[in-house]
Amino acid sequence: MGRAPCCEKVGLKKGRWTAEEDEILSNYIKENGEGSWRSLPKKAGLLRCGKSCRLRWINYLRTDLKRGNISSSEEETIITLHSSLGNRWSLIAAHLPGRTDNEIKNHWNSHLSRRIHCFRRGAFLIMDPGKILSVGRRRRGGKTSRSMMKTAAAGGGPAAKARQREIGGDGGAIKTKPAASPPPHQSQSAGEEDLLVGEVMLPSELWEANDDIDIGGELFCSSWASGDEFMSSRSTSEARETEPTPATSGETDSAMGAPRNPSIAHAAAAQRLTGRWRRTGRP
DNA sequence: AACGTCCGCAACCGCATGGTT
DNA sequence: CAACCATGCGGTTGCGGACGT
Repeated sequence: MGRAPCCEKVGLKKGRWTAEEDEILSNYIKENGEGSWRSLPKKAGLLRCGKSCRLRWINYLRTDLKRGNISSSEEETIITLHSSLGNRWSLIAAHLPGRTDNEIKNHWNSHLSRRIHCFRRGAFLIMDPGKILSVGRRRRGGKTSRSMMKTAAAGGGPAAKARQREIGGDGGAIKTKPAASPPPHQSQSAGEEDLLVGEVMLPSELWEANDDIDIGGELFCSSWASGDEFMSSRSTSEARETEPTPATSGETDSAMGAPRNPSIAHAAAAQRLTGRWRRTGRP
């Protein structure tokens, strides 16, 4: 069956909203309430798509929105919920009053998803790159993740790009690479027991002794997910459409002999990070 | 100071779902 | 029951500011 366009696109404005448009939309909704998005622009006198109006209202104009940075406690909530809900941003947003799904999604993609997914003989480590080998401000400039991602996408097409994102490609594993002098172990060839963190090779003795790795001085996460689980979860569409396993299901993550994970929930999150959560078939 | 690059965010796009005709 | 409509949702894109060289 054909799908009718959400609105007549000819002659409609796109891009950033102006203050006047915001005012018109706000005033209209205050007087008439939400809903009827399709007809709203016409009635309100806006040259915008109804969808665009709805998004603008929900994500920006609503009066109950909380402004400002997402706090660390909110981040914790997001991480926790994401570990059990996956990318169901609207559900996560429902637990954070005043925050929108778009805001949370953006925050996740630009900050929280930068958990490094490292590969070590089939096992993946997730941690916050911002806390690894970071000194002061995050380094800017240089070929960092995003451009790398674009390069990968150009070479491997959309799938490669998607995969790059899925494995945290937007993230800053590479950003943690010291600008001037790479650590001695970076240039060496990777030993079997060494851990590749982005482009930084960590010697085995540094991480193996600890379940909770604290590379940069501040622990974020040291969760392991079996490589098998990782790969299967992202390679099958079935896996994507299955209800996320409870966090505790990660208890048996020893398939690859990976270090036992004291924080199993994050291992489950590791798998979920790699598989999109589709609404299809969800309860 | 100029330039190049990256990051964060707002907004767009396409698809799914549920309701109505 | 099929077609259509309205809305919701998640992924993706592109702009502009910030920052490093």
